[in-house]
Amino acid sequence: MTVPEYSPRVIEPKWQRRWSQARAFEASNDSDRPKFFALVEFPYPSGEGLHAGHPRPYTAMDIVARKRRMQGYNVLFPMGWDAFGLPTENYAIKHRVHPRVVTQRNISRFRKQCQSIGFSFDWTREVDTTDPNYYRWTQWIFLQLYKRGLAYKSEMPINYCTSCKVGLANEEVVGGVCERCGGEVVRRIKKQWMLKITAYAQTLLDGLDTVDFLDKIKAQQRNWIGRSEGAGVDFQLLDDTTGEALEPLRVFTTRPDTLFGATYMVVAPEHPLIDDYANRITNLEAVRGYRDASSRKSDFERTEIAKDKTGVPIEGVAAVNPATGKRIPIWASDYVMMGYGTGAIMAVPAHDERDWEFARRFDLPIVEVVAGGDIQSAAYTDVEDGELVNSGFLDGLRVPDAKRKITAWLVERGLGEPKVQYKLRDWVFSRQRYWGEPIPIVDCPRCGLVPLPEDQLPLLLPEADNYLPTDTGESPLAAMTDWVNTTCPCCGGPAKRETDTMPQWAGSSWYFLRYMDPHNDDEFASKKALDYWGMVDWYNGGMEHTTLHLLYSRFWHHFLYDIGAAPYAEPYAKRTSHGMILGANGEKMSKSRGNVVNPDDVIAEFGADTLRMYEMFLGAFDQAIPWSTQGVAGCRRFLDRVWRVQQFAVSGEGIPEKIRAEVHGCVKKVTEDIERMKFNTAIASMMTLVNVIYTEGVATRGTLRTLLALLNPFAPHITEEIWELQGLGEPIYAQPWPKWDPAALVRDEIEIAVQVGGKVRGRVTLPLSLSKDEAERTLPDHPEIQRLASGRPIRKLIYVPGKIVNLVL
RNA sequence: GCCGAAGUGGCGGAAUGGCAGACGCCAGAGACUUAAAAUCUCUUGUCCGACAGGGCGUGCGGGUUCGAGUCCCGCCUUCGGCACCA
Repeated sequence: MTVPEYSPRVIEPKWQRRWSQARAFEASNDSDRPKFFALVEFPYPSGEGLHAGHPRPYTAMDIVARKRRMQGYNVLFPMGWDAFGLPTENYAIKHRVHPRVVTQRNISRFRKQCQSIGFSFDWTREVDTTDPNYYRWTQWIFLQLYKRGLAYKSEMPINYCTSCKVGLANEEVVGGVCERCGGEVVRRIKKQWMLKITAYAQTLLDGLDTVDFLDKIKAQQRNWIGRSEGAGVDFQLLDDTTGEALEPLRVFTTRPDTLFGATYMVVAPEHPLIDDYANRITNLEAVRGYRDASSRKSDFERTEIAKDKTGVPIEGVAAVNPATGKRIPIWASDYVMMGYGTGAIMAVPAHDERDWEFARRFDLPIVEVVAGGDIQSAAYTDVEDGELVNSGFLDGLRVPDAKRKITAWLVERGLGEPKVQYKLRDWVFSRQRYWGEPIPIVDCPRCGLVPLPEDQLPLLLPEADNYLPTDTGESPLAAMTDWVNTTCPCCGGPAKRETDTMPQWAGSSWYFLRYMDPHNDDEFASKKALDYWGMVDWYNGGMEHTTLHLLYSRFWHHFLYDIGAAPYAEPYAKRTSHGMILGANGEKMSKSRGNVVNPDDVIAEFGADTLRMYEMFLGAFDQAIPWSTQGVAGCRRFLDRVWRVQQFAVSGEGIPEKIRAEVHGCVKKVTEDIERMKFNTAIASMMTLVNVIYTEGVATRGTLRTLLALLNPFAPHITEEIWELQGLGEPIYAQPWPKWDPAALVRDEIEIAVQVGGKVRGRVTLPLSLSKDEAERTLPDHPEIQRLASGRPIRKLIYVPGKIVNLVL
């Protein structure tokens, strides 16, 4: 039979229209079928449009979603736009367009591109974080956090990007520079909105045990939360001149067992103790000078020169080691950070590398309290099971026992207690920028900070002519006095609005919930919708969001659960992640490197199905892979071959006996590989099947049905078109997923490799029913085995049924 | 330094402890064609060999096993994350 030409340019738009007209991929909030919520990270609609990296995770989850629909699920597979953010604002400033206009334009382009790739998103549920009907609920959640004390304003040193002119969360500072622009980051003291994510540190840690995330994702989150167990210990302070007792100084230590070895203390340069005891510190100028010098260092400088310890003694105030009763000095040094623990430490130079270096540098005493090391040449830190010495009542104990005993001893005397410490810090939640959600708080001179009543939401961003960032570090909103000046919702008097906006992470912290009920004007989502959709069944996204978006959104969701607004504590049942697509030169795709691949060009030249196939075929899904144009051509070639399978079409619903095992094996492989995200081997198996069909030169309708159904989630347009051309019935999206028959995979006889001493030397054909015992009894007489043994005695014969024969001679 | 991932042909990559290199790319040969492209068929880890066959081969060194790319111990390299976290 002659086959018409394969023309993606024609058939792809055709099927995209059909799906849309048939509402083939719209999810129902009311269905008897089991539900399945598949989620991909919604993109930031940048001015550049989609690049080749975007379709990788989208195609992967599209495959899963399409397969689930065929398996009979009511699938929710939505898409939206995380559209607030700096690049849009910067672009708008540069080109003098309103960010809203830029955003709309970018979204249109992204939507069109996504549609041209044939993703089966439910477009009736599209969300846009910059839409007031959306950010109204972002603001609402913020108010709930505020009302429960989890949003607070605090004057604290923040990371400030000198180039973006904006404060950053710890998570946004990478290697001491701004994650976004690479600009220098310095510390600035500023009043900031903070979210108390630390209150959820343990919850977020425990929650990980209940979900199916890749181990490396769990590990990275655990690391970031950074739980460590130890003790809080109070050290009595004294006026070193008069001997007068002062307030005790609290430290956190993971090694309370080494208390007898604490020969001095160190506080962070910013520690309040310096100002509190200003009149007792006899070298105040030197101490303050040191503090000022370290505050001028950027984070980058601090880490660059990390190893050279600096510091200054705080004279006039001393501490008492509670175990030895000895008076010990207090130093200030920037190797101790204000942001972790209490900003003060007890230094045990014998058993901590940093303390050891510092003690060496400033000639402070080093006292060994755990035996086994050579503390003259290095700190002895490898002490899992060491024995305590020079430690009074702890002498002779092993480290774990000593920890228990000293902690109990401290508790008894009211000098300390067991303590768990986390590295996780509270989330800096304000940005001094225009293009973000306004924070719905009013500052009243009489009533203080007053939350906006919920019925006044959304608090709209004001229209503005000028939204340039200011050099003073104030938000551009601060200059819009008509908007800023308002009345207090509490007393009705004059008051000012909060002028900072929320970070980009706000809108993305709950967007998946909005998909469940996107047009609801009364709630962020109805209880019914939340109950019906429940947890996201499968969420795929980038590793780079593990400690940002993924952690933040888990935090918000736990909070919503705690206030009864969400039915489950954890939002995502399963989380996987994809590798990046690199440029052909193996480097990250970027405009500046000139190695960006635009999916539009690939679609124009090869078609969307080829793009999808290639992105899935190029390698292991979780690994970074460079783009290869030749590889793309190979995938197009495969689809051409699939198209021409039509030339072998013959009637008959059955599958020919000769290729039956092959077909069923392929069904099994593809079905299982999609679940394991082994898309490349699933495709390889379909390629093999097509090769077999070519060799046989026969494709019954039954064979064709199976092949097209399996391939449909990967290459939906071409498969639908062939299906229609061959008159195979209702479109594939409405067809059931193929099943394999295990019986078809079983053969009577099997060819088995024979090893001699572990090396393959020959092969024998054996009945599959042959048992291990029987084989090991009878095989030594087999002529082929005899030949391979070539007269030498067979000491042992191992038969693994269906796998291998191994001779030991 | 700590945590995580990886190291296999010319290339991208396959392989529940059981025939290493599936599938694809590149390259080569043949068929078709006046010719080329496209297509179809075949070859293609490496060394020796005309073939049969054999030697060597999964970053390095050991080990466990009848059998190791896969498991264990010790290293090296690359990539990602964290990093003076007490």
